[in-house]
Amino acid sequence: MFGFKHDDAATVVQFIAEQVRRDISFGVLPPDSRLKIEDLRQRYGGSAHSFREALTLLANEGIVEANTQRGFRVASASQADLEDVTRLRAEIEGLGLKWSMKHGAVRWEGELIAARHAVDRADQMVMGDIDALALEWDEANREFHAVLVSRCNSPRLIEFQSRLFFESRRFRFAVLKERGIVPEELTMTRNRLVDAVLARNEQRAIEALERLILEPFGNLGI
Amino acid sequence: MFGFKHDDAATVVQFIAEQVRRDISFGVLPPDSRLKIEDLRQRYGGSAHSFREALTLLANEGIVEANTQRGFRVASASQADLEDVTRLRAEIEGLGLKWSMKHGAVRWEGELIAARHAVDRADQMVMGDIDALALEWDEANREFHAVLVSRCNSPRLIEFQSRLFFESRRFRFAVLKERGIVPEELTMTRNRLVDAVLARNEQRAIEALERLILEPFGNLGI
DNA sequence: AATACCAAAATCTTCAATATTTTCTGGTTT
DNA sequence: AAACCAGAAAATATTGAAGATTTTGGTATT
Repeated sequence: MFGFKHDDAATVVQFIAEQVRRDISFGVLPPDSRLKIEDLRQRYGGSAHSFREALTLLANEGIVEANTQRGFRVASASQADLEDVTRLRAEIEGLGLKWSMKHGAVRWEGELIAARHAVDRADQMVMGDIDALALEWDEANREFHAVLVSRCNSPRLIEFQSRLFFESRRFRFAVLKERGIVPEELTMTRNRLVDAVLARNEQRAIEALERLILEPFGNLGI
Repeated sequence: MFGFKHDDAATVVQFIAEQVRRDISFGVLPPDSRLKIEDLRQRYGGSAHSFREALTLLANEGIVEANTQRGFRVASASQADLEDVTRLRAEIEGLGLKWSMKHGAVRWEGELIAARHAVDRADQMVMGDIDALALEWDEANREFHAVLVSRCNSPRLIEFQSRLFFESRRFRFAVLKERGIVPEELTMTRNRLVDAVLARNEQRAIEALERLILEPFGNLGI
């Protein structure tokens, strides 16, 4: 099946995983909904085995829940989950940024500025047509935050950061759809962050980063 | 196949994963060695699919490397890997301990003391017959460190901590076999840690924890 | 209303076959 | 001798089908 190359997914499993991941992020597959292999096959194609593997993968990423002998379901998205993901992400990304500021040089600063530019633009556009631009917007965000930690010299931290970012995407989209996000504020906070990084002011940078991450969710009473 | 219940593994995949995980930890399957499905089946039993799934799982845990179209191999274990795992583990476990010290109460303290007792005993025994006792020793360690972060109120942090602990097990066993570990020193550092926790001295606790984690590897020049 | 039991549905596991990709091998050319 | 290309062999990836096991849901009984 699959003539390939659909996306840049090298294998069927990765392709399926990407589809499902996306639909979970967008809420097409809502939290706690069951993921019956047969139903999914009709929707996405692929064999039962490939699906099992893909879902196992997503389970390890945390956006799918696997219950032995009882199949898979979309991971729940409670307030506690939101708080956990967001708080931990702030901590880990902060740590990554701290380390990056030790190792990152001019070239890193350039990448950071470029990424900021892209996400600033996305901020300006996204409220105009949320459904169409949400993914693009969040990809720009992802790239920006990836650059932040890219020089931390810890592949495992980068992986954790990436995982938490994807896990939090569901929540971000939910807030975005309710128009609960104020792009202008994000842009401002982000500028404070970048300024602090360029000035090598670690404390201010970390502070701004935490703000940037928590802000969309009303700072979670922190 | 498998009459079950072998271990406490609920599924064949989990059972296989546990076997392979163990053999990787012990170095029976050395770093970078290829994991050919056919060979493994002869060794451990199970179907090809179950193995693919198990190896995918282990790849997500970081102790196996998956290369598209090129099969699986045991993850490499370079000095850089050791440093990364150890440093990040110290940070994350430290964070978890900090949070646990906020929420943990008398009952937690009790668990901590009990876990310390077990690992102290293991320390006293392990050098006598390393091959036979290594796993038991490290399980006591695992339990102790799990208790440390158990009250942090962040399931994701706990998961990361657990993952890093398993990833570092390979290195720990390697040092242990070379008799590079001095259990008496570990016991001392651990006591300092527990004392600090009971005294609710956050800074001293974190300091001792970092020491406890880094010590076996010569503190990695930190 | 609670329990016990049976049938249907779903998951888990394996076997077997095909397609695709990588790796190896040997001969050719430069 | 080194580089380079085919073609063969080996390994991985994917799918289909079928049996075993477990969970779920409904029905009858107490």
